[in-house]
Amino acid sequence: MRVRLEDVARATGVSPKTVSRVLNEEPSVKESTRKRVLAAMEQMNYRPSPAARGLAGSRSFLVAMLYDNNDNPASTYLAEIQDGVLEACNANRYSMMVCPLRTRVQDFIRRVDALIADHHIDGVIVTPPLTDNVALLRRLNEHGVPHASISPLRRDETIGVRMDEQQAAKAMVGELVRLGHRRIAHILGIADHGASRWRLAGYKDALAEAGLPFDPDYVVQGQFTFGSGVLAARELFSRPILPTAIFAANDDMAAGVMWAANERGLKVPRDLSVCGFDDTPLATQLWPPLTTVRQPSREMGKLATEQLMEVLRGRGEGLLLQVPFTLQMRESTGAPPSDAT
Amino acid sequence: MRVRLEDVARATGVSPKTVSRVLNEEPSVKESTRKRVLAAMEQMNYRPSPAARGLAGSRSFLVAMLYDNNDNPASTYLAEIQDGVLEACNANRYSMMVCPLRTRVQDFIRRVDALIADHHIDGVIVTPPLTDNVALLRRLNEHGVPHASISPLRRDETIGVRMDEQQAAKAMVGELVRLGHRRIAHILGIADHGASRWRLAGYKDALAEAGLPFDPDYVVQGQFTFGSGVLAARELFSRPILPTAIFAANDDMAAGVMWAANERGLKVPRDLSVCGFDDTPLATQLWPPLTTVRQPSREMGKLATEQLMEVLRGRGEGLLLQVPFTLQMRESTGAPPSDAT
DNA sequence: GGCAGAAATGACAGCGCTGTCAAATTGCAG
DNA sequence: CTGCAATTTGACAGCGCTGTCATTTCTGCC
Repeated sequence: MRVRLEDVARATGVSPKTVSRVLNEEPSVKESTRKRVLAAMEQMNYRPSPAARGLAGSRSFLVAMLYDNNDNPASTYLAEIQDGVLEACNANRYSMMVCPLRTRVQDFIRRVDALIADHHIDGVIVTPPLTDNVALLRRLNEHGVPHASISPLRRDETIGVRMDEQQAAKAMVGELVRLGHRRIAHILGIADHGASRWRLAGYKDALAEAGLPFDPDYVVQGQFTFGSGVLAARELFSRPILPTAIFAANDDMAAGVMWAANERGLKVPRDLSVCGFDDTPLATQLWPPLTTVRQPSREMGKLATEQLMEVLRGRGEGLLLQVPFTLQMRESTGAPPSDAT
Repeated sequence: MRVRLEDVARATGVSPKTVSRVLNEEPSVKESTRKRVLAAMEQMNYRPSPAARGLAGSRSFLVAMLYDNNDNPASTYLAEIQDGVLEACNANRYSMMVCPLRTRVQDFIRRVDALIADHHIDGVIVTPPLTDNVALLRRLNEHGVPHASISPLRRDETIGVRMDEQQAAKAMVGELVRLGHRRIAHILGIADHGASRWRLAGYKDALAEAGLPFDPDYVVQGQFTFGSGVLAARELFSRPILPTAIFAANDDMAAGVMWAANERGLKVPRDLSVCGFDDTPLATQLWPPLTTVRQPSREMGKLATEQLMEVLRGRGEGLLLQVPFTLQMRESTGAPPSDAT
C-alpha cells in the first residue's frame, strides 16, 4: 500500500519518531541520521499524510487566502495574487484554500470561524480590501491565526507586502506635469480602500511639488468600476474649463474615461491624456493602450506568503516588505493640446 | 475543547458509530434516532474534523479544480468557474483545492499524482483546455478518481456541463447575415481547443444555411489572445475585397480586431461589424461595446460540481448537462456599409 | 578515567473518526 | 406466541502521525 513513516523508519533503522523529527525539520537530529532518513524518504518516495499530520499534531499545513466577494477588485488582480500564493505554498509544502467572503452579509465572520475550526487553518493571506476590515483582523487575532496582508492600510503590527502606491501615484502625475499638463483631474476609488487614499495622496503630492493648485472640482468620486469611470468623466467634462489629463485610481475607471472621451468626441491623447493604475491586461487591450502603473501582483502574493511562512515555521516575526513600482508609459498620454491655457 | 463525535453520542445516548452514520447519511439509521442526533449536533455546534475523517475513512471530502497555466483562458473565465465550483462544494460540505497545471512541462502528470496521493482527492473538476488532455484523463481514470468536465470536447463517457457552442456560433453569425452581411470572416482560436472547433463549425453552418459560400481566405488562425486578434485582422484587411463583418472566436481577439480596425481607420460598426464569444467583462469595456455570446461560466462551474457530487455521494452516474446561451447584441455590430457589393 | 550535563533517540499513548463484524432489536408469517 | 430474517445499533481496533517524557549516547572537563 502506501509508504508510511514507519516504513521509512524500518528501512533506516531508526524509530518512527526520529523520522517524524526529520520530516518536521526539528533541530535535535544528528546530521548523519538526517541524511540517511532523507535519502530513504526520497528513495521510497515517501509522502506524508496530511490527514494524519493534522490529526496528531497541531498543524494542518493549510493556508487560506481570503478575498472580498462584494467589492471585488478586478478578478485578474486576484487571480495573479492567487497564483503567487500558490507558488509559495507549494515551495513550502503547504496547501492552500481559497475563501471568498461576503463582508456585506452580517455573519461573514462566522464563515471565518468555521473555516478555521473545520480545517485548523495554520495561516491566512488577506487581500484588499479585507486587509482593512477590523472585525476580520480582530477575529483572526482571537483565533491566534497568523496572517499576512497584501497592501494593508496600516503599516504597524502587520506583515506581508506593500507597494509605495503614494510614491507611484506621485510619479505618475509628475509624469503628466512633465508632459506639460497643468489641469490634471483625479478619479477616486472606493472611499475606504487604502488604494484610494494613497493614490489621492500621491496626486496631491505631485501637484504640490509642481506648484499647481489643488482644485476640489477636479477630484471626482468613483467606485473602481468601468461604469463609475464613465460617470466620473462625464462629470469632469461638465466643468467650465476641461482638464487636459485625467488620472484614474485604477485601469477599469481609466477605460471608462476613454469611453466617455470617445462619446464626447475627445481624441485620446490629442485632446485628453488618460492614465490608470494597476496595469491589468485591460490596459493593453484598449485603444490607445493605457499609460498606467505596473503592480507586480503575482510577486506580491508570493512574497506575502513567504513572510507568513517565516512565522509559521517559527523562524521569525515576518516583515512587511515593499516592492518597487514601474510606470508604464503608453499611448494614452501625451502633451496637452496646444490651445490649452 | 472541541466538540467531538463522542460528545454528541453521549449527549444523545447512542454509540459514536451511530452518530458517524448520521453524519455520513448512511441509510440504516432509524428516522427518530437520526433526528435526535442531528438536533444534538446542531445544538452543540458539532463540526466534524476533516483530518480525522480523512485518516479513518477513505474519503477526504476534497475536490480539486484543475486548470491550465500555459494556455490560460481569460482569467476572468476561470475566476467565475472557480466561484461556482466553490459554491457547490460548500453546499455539499466539501472543500476545494485549486491546482494550476503546466501541461507543457514534461512531468505535469506527476503533479496530479502528487495531488491525489497527498490529499486523497475525492474528485476533480477539469476546465478547458485540460478537458481534452488525454494523458490527464487517462491518469485520473487510473487513479480511479471521478471527474467532471466543463465544456469537454467529447460527449461520451464524460460528466459535467457544456453549452452548445456550435449552435451559439451559428446563431451569432446568423444574426450578422440578418443584418445584411454577405462577407463574414472568422478568426479561429487555438487549434486543438474544443471551443475553436465548435465555433468554426457553427460559423460554417450559418454560412451554409444562408446559402453563402465558405471562403478559406476569410478564415484566419488566431490564438485566443488580444495580440493574435490584431494580427489576424490585419491579415484579413489585406484581402482584395474586405469582409464587412468579423466573427472572432473569443472576446479578446474581437478586441484585437477593433484595435486593428481603428488603426486602419475603419469605424466600427459603420465600416465593419465585429463580434466575439464569451461575454467577458472586456466586452462592455470596449468602445463600442462588443456584441458577443454570453456563456454562464459561474453557473457552469456550479452545475459541473453538482454532477460530480452525484457521483461522489453514490447517488448515480452523473450527467453531462447542457446550459443555454444568450446572444448579447451590442453596438459593435450593425448593417454593412451601403456601398458593399 | 569518571561524571555532570547536553544532545540525540525511542516507547507509548492517543488525536477523532470509520470499517468490520457481532449483537440487539424489530417486524412478520405461521 | 414462537422463530427467522431484516433492520438497527454497538464494540473495538486502527488509520498515520506527533506530543510527552524517559532513556541512551555523546560531550567536555576536573
